[in-house]
Amino acid sequence: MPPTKIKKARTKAGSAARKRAPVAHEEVYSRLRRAIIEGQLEPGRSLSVRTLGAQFSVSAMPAREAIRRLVALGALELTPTRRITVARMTPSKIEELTEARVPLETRLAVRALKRSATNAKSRAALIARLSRIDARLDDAIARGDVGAYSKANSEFHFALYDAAEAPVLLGVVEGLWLQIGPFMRVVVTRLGTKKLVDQHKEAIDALEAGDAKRLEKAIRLDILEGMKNISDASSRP
Amino acid sequence: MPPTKIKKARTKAGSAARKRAPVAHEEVYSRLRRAIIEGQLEPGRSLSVRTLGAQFSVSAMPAREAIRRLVALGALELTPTRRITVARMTPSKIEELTEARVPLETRLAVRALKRSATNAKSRAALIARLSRIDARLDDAIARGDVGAYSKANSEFHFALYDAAEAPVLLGVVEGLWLQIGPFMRVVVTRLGTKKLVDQHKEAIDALEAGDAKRLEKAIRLDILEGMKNISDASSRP
DNA sequence: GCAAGGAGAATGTGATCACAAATACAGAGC
DNA sequence: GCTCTGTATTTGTGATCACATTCTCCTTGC
Repeated sequence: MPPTKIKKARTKAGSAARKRAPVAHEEVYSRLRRAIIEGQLEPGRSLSVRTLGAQFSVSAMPAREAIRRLVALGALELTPTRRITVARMTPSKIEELTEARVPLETRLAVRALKRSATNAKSRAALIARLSRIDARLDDAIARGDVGAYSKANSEFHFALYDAAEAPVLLGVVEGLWLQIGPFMRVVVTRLGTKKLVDQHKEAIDALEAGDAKRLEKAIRLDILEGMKNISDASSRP
Repeated sequence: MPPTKIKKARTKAGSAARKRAPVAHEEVYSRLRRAIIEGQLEPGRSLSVRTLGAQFSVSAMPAREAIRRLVALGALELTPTRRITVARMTPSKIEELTEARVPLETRLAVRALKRSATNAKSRAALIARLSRIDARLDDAIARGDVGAYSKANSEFHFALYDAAEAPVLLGVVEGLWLQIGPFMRVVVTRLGTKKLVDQHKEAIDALEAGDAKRLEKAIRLDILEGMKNISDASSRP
């Protein structure tokens, strides 16, 4: 075995279980991002770098960087006077987001199905995970727990999309959810969870049957109904 | 990236024609972003906040913010040791980006067609603009000018997509191009412009005829061929 | 009662400094 | 030749300060 290989791997000091140091601005970002996707921040709400930093016990710098990332992704907006607010929804934005979500998320779902089709074990694990999340979702609906519903709903979708093992597509879709998140919460708060129909069981069944067409349709209908709810709730003051 | 100066706006803004004050980090961002989309930065190239700031005659702060935005959009990457590099391409990324580009960009194109169908004047203006860009593109191919080709190609697509008046979809697609840009340049540099076939005339014809199906097909083929070129060029060292 | 105005607080932005980690580089040793 | 090692430089990150602008709120004047 000729040892003429590694040319610059010597700076890799103690590499066993190397745990990279947590970086403040990433921590702020991921927490804030999750809060937005799960609908914990209402549209139009204002943020400030100093206040956000104080909430995480850091200076303004990490907050600035986290906010900058979320502005780049369309989750936060800058007013004409450069104030930072949670993005507001408009009818045309709803329409565009729907038009983007349907093709991208159905593709992710079908990719997940095909991925799991080759491995019975991982498929069973995926179905079990989705069923578990869906049970929590049903429970949240029954209890009328708005926050738990939003959380479980996003977890269901991304548990499915994660299985697609398509990081680029997943990143794009996460960007879409970042723009939708704040309104999911508004919707279920206004409509109440009682009127929500759980479309996810059909998706699980289709996944179990390995039926890509059925899965695609289930996801499409879930998206269309969800976005329609947002549209209805937005048009009514 | 050629070094450029940014006018420092610390002085009192002019009272007449009172626009928003130019902000350094946005200037850095937009120029860097354009450079990436047009393929002026090679994949794997490293950047640093201080160097980038120096190129624009500003401190590290605006450079940090611009870089942060581009990292969020997937155009730049952080190495495990937090160095900043232009994103590299992989076969799976090519596949995913293609799968995202086709549905999104064809939708933007069809939207542009339908928008312009209601206004003969704006439609003529759009066609004229596209033809003008396409002429520059042909010229670049004939001259073998790689940089001009990349520039004209991106301008053609975004001139069309701008006409769709769909800012959310446009933003998503811009994010995809940010991830592709560095490779467009590599591709045409390797293959040479001689082998490039101009697929845009069919799109212009379809737009002129108001034929959405034809336009959709032309855009789809253009995307598929372009991404195939990237794939071929990437697989060959 | 209410609009106008002004003082004070808050905010985004940019620059600068400090610090730990990573990298680059030169030289020693084999 | 090569690898190892110690040192100097570079780099990302975080904190802090300065400054112009914007926002908030209370007083003033009618």
